[in-house]
Amino acid sequence: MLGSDYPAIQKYVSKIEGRAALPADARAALLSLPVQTKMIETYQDIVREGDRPIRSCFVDQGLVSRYKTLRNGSRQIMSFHIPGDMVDLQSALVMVADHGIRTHVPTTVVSIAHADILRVAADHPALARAFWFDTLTDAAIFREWTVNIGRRNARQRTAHLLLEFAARFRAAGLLVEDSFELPISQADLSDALGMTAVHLNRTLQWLRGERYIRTHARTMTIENWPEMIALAGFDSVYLHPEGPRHPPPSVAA
Amino acid sequence: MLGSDYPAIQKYVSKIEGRAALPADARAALLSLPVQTKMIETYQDIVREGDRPIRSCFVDQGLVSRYKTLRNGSRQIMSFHIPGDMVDLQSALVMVADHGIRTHVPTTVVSIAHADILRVAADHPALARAFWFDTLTDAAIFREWTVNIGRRNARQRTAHLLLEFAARFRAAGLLVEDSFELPISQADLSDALGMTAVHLNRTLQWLRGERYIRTHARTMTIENWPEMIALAGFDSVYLHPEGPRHPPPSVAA
DNA sequence: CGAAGTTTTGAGGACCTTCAAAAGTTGTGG
DNA sequence: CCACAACTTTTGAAGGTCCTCAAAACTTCG
Repeated sequence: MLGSDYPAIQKYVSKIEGRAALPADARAALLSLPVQTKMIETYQDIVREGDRPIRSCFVDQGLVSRYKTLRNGSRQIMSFHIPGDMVDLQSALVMVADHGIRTHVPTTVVSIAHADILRVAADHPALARAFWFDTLTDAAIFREWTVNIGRRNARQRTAHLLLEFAARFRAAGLLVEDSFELPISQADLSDALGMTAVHLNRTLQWLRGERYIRTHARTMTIENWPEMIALAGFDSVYLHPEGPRHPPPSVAA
Repeated sequence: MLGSDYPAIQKYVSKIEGRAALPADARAALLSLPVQTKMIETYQDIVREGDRPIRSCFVDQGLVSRYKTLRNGSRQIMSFHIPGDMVDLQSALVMVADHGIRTHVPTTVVSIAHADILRVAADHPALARAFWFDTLTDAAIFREWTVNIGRRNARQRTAHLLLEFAARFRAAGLLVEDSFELPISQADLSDALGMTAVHLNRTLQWLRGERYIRTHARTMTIENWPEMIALAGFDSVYLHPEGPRHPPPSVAA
């Protein structure tokens, strides 16, 4: 078991350490946490609104989203998570899930018990800090989505989301020559963008027609980066690509 | 100085302890942090996008918002902060501000140096946890705003924001008999709701006409809670009124 | 009391939605 | 390897929500 799980959590450690090195004991503590690996089919819920989960999960392979469903049946997707992302680290501190999490393709999820997360966070300030930073980056993306949906029209909004994907896939090493696999149906993308699938379809056609993007099956290619960035008003600072401010404090002292 | 500042930071400690008691040394460490108190006029920026602030701020009196301004001049307000709220605790971990913060009324702000925040967080797991929870609550509100703007129409959306205010003012002890002071112009409210001031004005008139709300000067009164809640599809769980899951771990061990 | 800001009103039009159905794609089993 | 079912994308047409622009009425405050 450990033999097959080790690489998964190592991927998350690498992501954290890409921002700031961890003290050896903190890294060891994180890597030694027991994990569960699970394969989940397409369009299955991992967490349902109202659940009281006791584990946080990490995407090893695949793609998941967080969403809420309204009374009238309409859905809003609030975030997407690609391989290497912790999906709901924060749930470690919360009683009851205020949203659902589900897969969009067959997905491998690695989960860690909340109790373990809280324990290593309490024992290792550098990990507490890394978890805090993770939640903060999450929050920054939510803020940008609010701006995107609130103040940009369909074309700008769609371009902005695609550029966010491109930036995140690039950071995860999954962007190949301006292209990335985006296994999300137009209906789901429209639920993320706060518009209808019909209008998203027409918007994508426009983006293709103007040579901003090219699509083939589920491969998305950015054809014209400068124009696309200008159209969307995209600025990647909100993704915090440079990591947190300082090396951990107190440790240095 | 300390004499006049002490009550301000005490207010934040009380808020944290309303969720879960702090160990005595953690409380003492937080209360002993040096703070600066500042009075700021209406519509003044506290932080501008692109700034590299070195202090986090707390609202003692007044009201502030966080916002982004787009290329074309339109603005999206991403959050409001009322007395007792930490506005940008998270900025302690971030290099450069990706959004502005400004006042809506004359406001008293208490600030704490980032270095101090990071130090007490590293030294006291219970504080690291409290700060993490604060950021997480923030994120939950951003998520709800995304849903609100993305999938609710103008009437539902406006009702939802007003109910959020009501819930938060109530938690802060600032709700008096279904009424609260909301010193925000319609232009600013519309920037938070992702709509135009003209349309918000008509929406408010409709809410008044249907007896959902009553307004007098800048006092907002909820006239019909059940109908309002039903209209908005409001559920306060996302505000995490019950605080974090457990008492701090490890401390008990 | 006058100036500046805020709220309200009106009219026309754009963006996006709704509903419905056709065309295209993917996966499965005979 | 083709046929068929299920899903996804695309198209069309009509209509509603919300926006834009502009000006008037009302409030607030020095």
